[in-house]
Amino acid sequence: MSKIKELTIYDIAHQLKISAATVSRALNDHPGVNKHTKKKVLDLTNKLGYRSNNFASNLRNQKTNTIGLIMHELKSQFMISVLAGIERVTTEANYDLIIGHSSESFKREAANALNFFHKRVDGIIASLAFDTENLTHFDPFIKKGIPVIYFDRVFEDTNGTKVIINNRKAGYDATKHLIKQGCKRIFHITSNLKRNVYSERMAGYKLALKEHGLSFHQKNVFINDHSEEASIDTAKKILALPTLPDGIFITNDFCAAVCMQTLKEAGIRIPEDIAIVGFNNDAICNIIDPPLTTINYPGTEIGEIVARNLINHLQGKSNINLTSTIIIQSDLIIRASSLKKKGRTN
Amino acid sequence: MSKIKELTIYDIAHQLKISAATVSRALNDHPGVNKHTKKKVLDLTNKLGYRSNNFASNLRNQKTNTIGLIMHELKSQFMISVLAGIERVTTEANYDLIIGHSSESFKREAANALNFFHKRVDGIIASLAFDTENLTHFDPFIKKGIPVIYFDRVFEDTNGTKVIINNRKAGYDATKHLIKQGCKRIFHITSNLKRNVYSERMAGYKLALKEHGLSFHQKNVFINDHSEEASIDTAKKILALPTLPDGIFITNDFCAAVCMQTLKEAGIRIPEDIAIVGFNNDAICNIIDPPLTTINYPGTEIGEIVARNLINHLQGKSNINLTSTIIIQSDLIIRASSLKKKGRTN
DNA sequence: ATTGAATCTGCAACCGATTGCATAAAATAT
DNA sequence: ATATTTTATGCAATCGGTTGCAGATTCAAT
Repeated sequence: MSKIKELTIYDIAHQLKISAATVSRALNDHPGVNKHTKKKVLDLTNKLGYRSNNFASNLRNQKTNTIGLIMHELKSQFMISVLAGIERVTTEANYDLIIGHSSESFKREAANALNFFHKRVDGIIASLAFDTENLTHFDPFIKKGIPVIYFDRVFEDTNGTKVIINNRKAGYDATKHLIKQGCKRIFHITSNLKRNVYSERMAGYKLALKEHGLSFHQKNVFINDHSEEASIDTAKKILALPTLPDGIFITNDFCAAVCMQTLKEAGIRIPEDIAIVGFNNDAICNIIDPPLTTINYPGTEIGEIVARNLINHLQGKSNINLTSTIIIQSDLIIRASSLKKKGRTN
Repeated sequence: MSKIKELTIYDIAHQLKISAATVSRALNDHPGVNKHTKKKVLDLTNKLGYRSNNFASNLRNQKTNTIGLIMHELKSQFMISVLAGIERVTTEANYDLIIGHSSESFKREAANALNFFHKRVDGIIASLAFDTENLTHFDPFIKKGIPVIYFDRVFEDTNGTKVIINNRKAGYDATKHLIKQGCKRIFHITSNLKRNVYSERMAGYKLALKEHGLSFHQKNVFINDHSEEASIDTAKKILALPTLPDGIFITNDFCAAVCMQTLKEAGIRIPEDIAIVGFNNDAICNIIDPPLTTINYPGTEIGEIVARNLINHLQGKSNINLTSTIIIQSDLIIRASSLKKKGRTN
């Protein structure tokens, strides 16, 4: 079980009676190396199972070939799809990915950022935590010219590249759909309105109401953290009201599922009494009864786009404007939980 | 946006008019350094925001402080909890984690292993993919004395440290519970029986049947990959049988939820007609109607134990026997989906 | 045959932290 | 005051790959 000596370019060089410099150049496909020499080197390294030492080359090159990913959570289908997309692109481009998990805590997000800074990642991809209120923890990266790209949970009005969906339009679509189904008293269950995703969805909700002559009431908006307990709690609060809603637009499928379950237990019929629209198109949408109408947006694609942009920037292939916003298409998926009228579907 | 020069121990040394060697020793709390000198160094490095260059030290130390994690999937609550547990422990011990995602494919698992080998991880944590049939792709690690620890999806009868639950007992408990509820014709829906988790659960299922005088029939066992489509398909196959079961033990909550939904749509009452037990205690258990009886096992704890063991081994703190098996407790959680008899609960 | 250009290859310095060995300085013992 | 031990520090080599510059070799052109 003793350490076997590592094979280095010096060993290769020695065996081929050439210099390590040439071996290095051959391995990096440097133009100034003779084809024959190159082939000899490649053949021998393959035969001997040589593996380059990242640390030596990173040390010399002053780059790590590593991307830091900070995710606000890792429970939803959506975030996992994003991760899969990012993974695919970074792996293919030969970048390492180190994943930081803020669990919706600003403190941990900042700690991750600091850690990544010390690890000298070449770039950062981040979605912000629940209680993040500024981006100063990313300043060290900006100062050093290390690119930071945000996705999903972002500050829409600050500098920086972002990849997001049009949350306002999604909120608008969801609400309009409920209105078209005949709902007149539509509630909204959402989360921290400091987060763009929630404030924008609510803006869309308000807009749809207004456009269709329905008035907005602050008391029809419920805020919770989308946990199981909080969702049950919200549903019970609604049940206790003198007048129930006839439709609810909920910004999260899991929360919607829990609410629906709680409402059903109280004898409410879905969608006849209350129509429900969720958000995310998680796998649970089809498991629950009735299946949940929701907003779908392509996680894998978002992940791929984010990663692709970052890597192109790092490789100087495209000089991404560092304050651009990329908007991804999202769609309303209509299922039984909102279908009061059979037939037409919006 | 130009590169700012990095601060090195040489800069620190120069400013304090001492040697870089002393700075290095001071930073590593080497005993042979004067307290005053140590303090001076620490003060200055803090003030200047010095950050050690991992590549230089890794190059010199021949270790990476990185652990490679290979996961067969990343969709279930369980795997994410495991990840969280591993993350917590490794972060605390100052190890980096690089995550490889095999998506149940042996090919990708082997590719990840190779990649990690080239990246020179200090240790490996792995759960095996759906179609992995041998462990030769981990041989390079073994040969070099790099520890590999398996969890959840393992080969129980080969060498190596493993952290698992007692799947046989869990399967036994689930089945026995159904029997106690009065079920006489209990089906079993499971997945690739080459995977320990499934073969063991089935062994427990068989044992419980036998112990209670029920006979085992191979045709009562259904195998699918637990995807939504496959689960619907299995449920339909069961519905097409001349005699329906009165209980089903399904080795996955999501699959159980989908089956339940499909059965319900066909007019079957759960649990009156068919009682159902799942496996994992995913969040969906409480969302669906009726809530799903299942087997719970603590993902976070498993993750922590796996990581803790690996790190202790790496740090030489405990000389883990490299072929030991650690078994974690699992519990049956009884909910309405299996409760034919009210009152007593097993 | 001579010159100029093009093509290869090697030397040696460098990236930054670590550590065995040697030496200097201080403390203790004789 | 001298010898001996202890304590603190520095020197210089090392980890392995990269690259600017110079020199060597080859080839074509005059």
